[in-house]
Amino acid sequence: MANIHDIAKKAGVSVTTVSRVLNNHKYVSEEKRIAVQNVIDEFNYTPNRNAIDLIRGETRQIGVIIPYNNNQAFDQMLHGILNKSIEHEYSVIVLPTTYDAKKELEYLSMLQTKMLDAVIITSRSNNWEAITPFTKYGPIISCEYTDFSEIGCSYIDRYTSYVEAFYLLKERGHERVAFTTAREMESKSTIQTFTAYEEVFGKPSGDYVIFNCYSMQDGYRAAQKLLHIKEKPTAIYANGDEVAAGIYQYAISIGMHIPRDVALLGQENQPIGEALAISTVDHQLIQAGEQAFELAIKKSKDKIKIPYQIIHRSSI
Amino acid sequence: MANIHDIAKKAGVSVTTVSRVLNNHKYVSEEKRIAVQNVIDEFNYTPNRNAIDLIRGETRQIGVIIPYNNNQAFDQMLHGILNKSIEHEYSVIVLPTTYDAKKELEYLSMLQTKMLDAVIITSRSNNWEAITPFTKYGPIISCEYTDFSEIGCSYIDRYTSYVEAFYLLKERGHERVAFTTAREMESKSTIQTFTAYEEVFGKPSGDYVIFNCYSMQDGYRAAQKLLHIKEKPTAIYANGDEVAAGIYQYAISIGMHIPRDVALLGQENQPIGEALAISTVDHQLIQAGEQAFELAIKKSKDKIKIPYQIIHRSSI
DNA sequence: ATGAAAGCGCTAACAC
DNA sequence: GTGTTAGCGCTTTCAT
Repeated sequence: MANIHDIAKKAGVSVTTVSRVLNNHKYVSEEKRIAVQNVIDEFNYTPNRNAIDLIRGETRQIGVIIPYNNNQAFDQMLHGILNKSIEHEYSVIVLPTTYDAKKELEYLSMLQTKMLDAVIITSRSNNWEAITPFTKYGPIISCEYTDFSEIGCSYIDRYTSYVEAFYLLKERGHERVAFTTAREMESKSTIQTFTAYEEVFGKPSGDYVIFNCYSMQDGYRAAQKLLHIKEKPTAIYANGDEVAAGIYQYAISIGMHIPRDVALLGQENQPIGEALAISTVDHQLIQAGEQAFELAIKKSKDKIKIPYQIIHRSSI
Repeated sequence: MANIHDIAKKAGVSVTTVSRVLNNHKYVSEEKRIAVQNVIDEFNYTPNRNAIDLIRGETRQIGVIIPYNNNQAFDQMLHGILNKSIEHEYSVIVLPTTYDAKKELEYLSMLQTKMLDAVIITSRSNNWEAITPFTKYGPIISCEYTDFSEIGCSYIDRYTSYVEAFYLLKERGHERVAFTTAREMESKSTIQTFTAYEEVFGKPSGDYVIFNCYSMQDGYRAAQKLLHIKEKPTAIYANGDEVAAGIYQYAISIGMHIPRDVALLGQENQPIGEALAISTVDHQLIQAGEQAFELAIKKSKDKIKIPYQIIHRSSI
């Protein structure tokens, strides 16, 4: 494996000159620049990233903590992050936790070992008290709002959006409204959904809430329960369009009509929702991911709220 | 940020001694070992990975080239890879290509820059001629069989499994058999499916083949076409259980019975297939991923065939 | 058992 | 414009 010295020797110049052409510095004669470039091409030489990272004290690698790498919502954020990482010539390391708090801490310590320049947390397993100490070693950006001043946030105002969604359903004349969530009460957004529901409709009846919904098939199973209650809900607020699609499919399969027999409101404006004309509240997760990345490389601790918008289609 | 010198000074020993306790070398007196460890704990010190990687000439990072990070089949391989990476204390970098050949080449060059110790290709976009030159810089393992001797393989014997699957359907009395695939004819496994089909049934009629099926909704759409042909197929071989589930759902929704009206055979033994009792051919992708990882760290160029198995349930 | 010193491959003052 | 040289933070001979 050739190194910069080999190139310098072969080209008859100093390592500095090689370094200069590598980094497009000025003050290199055209003549030498060409000579060096020729040797580089001949040897098919590429500088060693480790050496560069060591001297620069950065790796241009940023880590993204994600619970699952097969969830549409997280994929959208990741997508936004990848957009920006390409633009800024960073590479991103996906750090899947499956909500394992210990693993999350291990990932965070990659900041300390200088493997990562920053980490973005799309959804966390530890409490903030356990996370913030790591900000000593590099920026930590959250996709959820937190008051901790060490943490930059690119967040969705979920509570407000949930309240608006439930009000929308109420305005449309719905009294018996069910909803689905991803995680259970350990999750902030589940709690926010509950609180928003209470604000609009009062305490939800237990059988109007279905937890652990991530995919289309989870939605299908949720509908199998919800649509066979004697006091059937007249509307369902799903925690994603994929889940909503599963509900849709089951409702259709038992001969129900949407929205006549049951209204359906999804989230995140995912492709399948568009295909089935399901109304949805778009939290603009791609944009949230992009913003999170910008905060990360700027080492910013700003709290940026990403606006949501409701997309009206024919399911409510 | 403290470095090894700071620790050495504070503990009143040489950097060598610190390095020794860090790496659990023998020949360190218990006394000094404790002294050093105390300072390490006090400073919450962690060695800088870049420096270690530079000197060792390795990063203990292996890259996994994957077309999409939201596809069940690739997720299974990734899962297997992650299993082993944790066990061997490597970290894995997910490199999503969306089948962009240029991007794939960029990822491969991370071997050359020493960012990666090895790369595993779950599905490739470039031809092997373009890929093999990179083996100069580090091991490349493929999850698809190839004759190129520079490439280690942990592969599925897809052709044999496809032939067996189609024969199974034929034995059950099916003459009109349709199938779905992921990519089109640019993909080896699509070609293998065609060839296997031909061996058993002869050339497939054009409307019995549906390309670009990845998800449940793709299966749903495939069924919308397949089940409305005048000469309807009596059996469908789906390229995954998720796709099969979509077909299942549509068939049910138009009042068909499985397997009476249409038989269904899936692939990969995914959870949803189990839930719907869909027979499946399990290519044991998790095991394939585990094996690929082992080959990668052993720098082995072996060609290992992963056995498949057919799981009989009630859909055929 | 312990430490001094020579690198790993590169960048960036600094001098010329 | 170009080269010399001192590190970046660590591991590892080689002495002692």
